[in-house]
Amino acid sequence: MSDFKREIAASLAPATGLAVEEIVSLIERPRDEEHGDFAFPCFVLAKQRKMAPPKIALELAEQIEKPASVSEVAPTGPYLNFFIDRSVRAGRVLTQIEQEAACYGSGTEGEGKKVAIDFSSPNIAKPFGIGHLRSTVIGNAIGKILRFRGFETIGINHLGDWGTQFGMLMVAFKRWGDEEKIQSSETPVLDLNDLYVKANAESKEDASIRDEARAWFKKLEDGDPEARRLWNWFKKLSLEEFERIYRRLGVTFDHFTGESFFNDRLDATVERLEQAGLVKESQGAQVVDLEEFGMPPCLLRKSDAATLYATRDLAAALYRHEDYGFDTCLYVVGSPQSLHFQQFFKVLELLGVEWAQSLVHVPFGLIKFEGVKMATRLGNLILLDEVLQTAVDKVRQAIEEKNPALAGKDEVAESVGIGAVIFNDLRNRRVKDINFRWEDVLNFEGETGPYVQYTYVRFTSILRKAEKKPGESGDASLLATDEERLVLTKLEQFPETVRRAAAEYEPSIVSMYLLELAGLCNSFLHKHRFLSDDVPLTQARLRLAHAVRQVLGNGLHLLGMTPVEEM
RNA sequence: GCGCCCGUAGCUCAGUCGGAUAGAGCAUCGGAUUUCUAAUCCGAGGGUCGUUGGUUCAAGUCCAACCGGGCGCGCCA
Repeated sequence: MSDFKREIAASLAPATGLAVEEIVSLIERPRDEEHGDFAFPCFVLAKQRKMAPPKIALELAEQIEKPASVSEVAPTGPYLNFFIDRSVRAGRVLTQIEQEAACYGSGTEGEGKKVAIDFSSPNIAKPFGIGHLRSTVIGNAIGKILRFRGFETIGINHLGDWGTQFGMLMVAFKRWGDEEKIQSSETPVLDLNDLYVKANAESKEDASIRDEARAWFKKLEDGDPEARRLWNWFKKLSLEEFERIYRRLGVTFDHFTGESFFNDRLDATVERLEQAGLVKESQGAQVVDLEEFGMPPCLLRKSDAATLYATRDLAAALYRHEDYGFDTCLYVVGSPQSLHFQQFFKVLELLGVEWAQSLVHVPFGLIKFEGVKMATRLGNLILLDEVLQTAVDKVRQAIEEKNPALAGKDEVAESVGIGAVIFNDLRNRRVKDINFRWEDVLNFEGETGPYVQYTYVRFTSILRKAEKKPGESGDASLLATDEERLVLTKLEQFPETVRRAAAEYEPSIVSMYLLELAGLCNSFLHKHRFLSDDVPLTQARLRLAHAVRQVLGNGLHLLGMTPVEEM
């Protein structure tokens, strides 16, 4: 694509008197395909020549020598439009996809660079809600996209496995819990959560609960055997459930270093900050003052000397840099926490670590339910399990209606259903808040995961039914209809699309691309046939079908979805 | 009050580096299936791009102010 641009620029240089580089930067891709593949806007020359842009376009069209790859040069209003020779272009895209196959769309800009990605990070002893899905799914997709562009990634699950809430849970368990019942429960984490919610509610009436909770947490910190045992047990129950969900979503991590992992590094971290002269006392707490940067202070120790969230994140960042040696560390965490990240990044900068600039908060909007923030204690938490299962069941039902003879219905329903939920979360730019609505998640028509999967299935089906395999014998110049040109142009844009998604840590760029490609393909599918008596045309179109299937598949994989062959 | 984010069709959202007639999906209405999967496709209606001003040959896009919404702002994470 850039070669075409350069050729055009070279042909324009003599007539315009502009440098090739300058012309390259001026040339744009028309929004409307009808206008051509590239356009040179003539406005810039208007002043200098004292001439109306449309007239300049006409003159330039007369003057320039048409590059070999260009089939037509057309002045349209103030633009000089260039049409690239279709067969040259089509042949090149198809050949590239055939050669690169599963690697088509990959890149090398990340080679030799290591990116740590902190994502998912649910809290122990709390159910995995739909809110945690965002970090999980976005972080997972970003990891896949970055790896595709050559980066080495380190996936880190920074589990919320420490803090005073465990004291609260222990009080609740000691007062009302039944160990055997929870052990044999189908949903032990929900049972634990119920206890936690109950303790929270009762503590409003009964202040002794909070005191007891603090005491239990203190015991835990001091290594009391019973407190330790309970904590380990809670953690084990939670991890078993999380693992099951991660397996279902196809998400993996390189490290499960939760907050507790950093317990024995906290004192050293605070000490290091003290030695740097950054720590001061304020209202009984130890803080790093950030007033001159327009931020509230960063709290390191409470007045009872206990450490806080920021202390752990500081310790974790120092540890990760030392142990993993990352070039960039991403925190895929909701946008409400952006101030926290600004503060803790700033503290590292003040500490003088040269890599402070390589920490990046990748924020995303929160999920609301009926306009209200979801929270366990508000009782409006929607369980991820429930969402996944409802989606899978609905897909299963659709299969029974539309394709009852399908083999492996359960596996297909699982892939398509889970994919629907994942895609729904990755469809819009991540900073957007999401108002959770069942009707959105369970809609399988239009801009949805199943729509993309369905398109993939249709092309798979065509290739399956083709008697001759596509090979590379088809003549790309036969792909001459408008619909084919649109699809080919879209296919050509895939690598650039993935590059952008990686650069912006924005999976939705890939999802939107897939929707556009699928839309163009379905239109084509409706208007033209792939398999016909016209053997050369069929051969050419099979190459196209093969390419489309490849790109749709590559894109779905990048989002963490599993393409199915039939549905 | 201060900071960050957002404001585009009834709803959910795209809109690249400022560029040609602002685009999709959902919903509504009307159509399309002898033919490769109709979870599809085609068409119609639906717009003061929050408001005002500025920069520019050109503003949904950049700048400023204002209006509206969300989130955050010291001992939770």
